[in-house]
Amino acid sequence: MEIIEINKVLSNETRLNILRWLKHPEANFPAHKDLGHFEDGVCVQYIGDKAGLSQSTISHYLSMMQKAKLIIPTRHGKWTYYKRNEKVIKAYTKYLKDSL
Amino acid sequence: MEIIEINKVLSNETRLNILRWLKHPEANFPAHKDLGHFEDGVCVQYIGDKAGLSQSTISHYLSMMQKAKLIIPTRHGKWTYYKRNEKVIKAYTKYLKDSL
DNA sequence: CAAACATATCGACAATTATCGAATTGTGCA
DNA sequence: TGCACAATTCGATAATTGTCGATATGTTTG
Repeated sequence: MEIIEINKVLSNETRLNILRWLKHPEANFPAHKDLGHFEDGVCVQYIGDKAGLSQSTISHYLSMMQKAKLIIPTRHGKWTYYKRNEKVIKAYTKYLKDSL
Repeated sequence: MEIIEINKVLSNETRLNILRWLKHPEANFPAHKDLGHFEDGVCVQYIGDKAGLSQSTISHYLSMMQKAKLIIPTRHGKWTYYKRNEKVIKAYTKYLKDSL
């Protein structure tokens, strides 16, 4: 777990929000037209709509977050869904609490 | 407590280190020639020596950290000592754990 | 296979951060 | 009072990040 990298990722309001939104997808996003559940999180489009930034920016943010292992992508057909990586998030907050 | 601001501050290796070093000043810094204790932390010079960056950079870092309320300055004569603000650090890690 | 659509990547440029040396300010002491 | 020293602030420049539109890639379906 790269603490500096994670802190960088989380020092941007939008990215922090995305992580929070994904904590309760059903409260923050419409149900996906095809997929009827949130098992694998939310597709890029919906996240982008909610964040109000360009598609490329959101895609870029998501890939940073994925690189830091904070989220996990799953492909369903032409959509990519992203969900939180609870294990890493937990480890991160615990590590901060213990090491800081 | 400004979470984004704190995350920014802590997304730099040196600043993160400073916060950690200050957790155990006696283990990380020489005792100050005049002051015989670490009650109020460590003076800017010693921190700079340990970090190996220019004096102005360290001063700047410390002021960012102070602005984010992570550290508290105390002036003793011509020296400024910095110590951790345990209350804010604690609140920060707790907040992250709860909100993330 | 070609069109349509979701996402990712590329290339650019503006904004922010990292970092330095020089100049300034604050403090103690000869 | 004025020199010595600690720290802060200033001004500059290099490096990184934010953000976009355009282009490319992957996938479904007619």
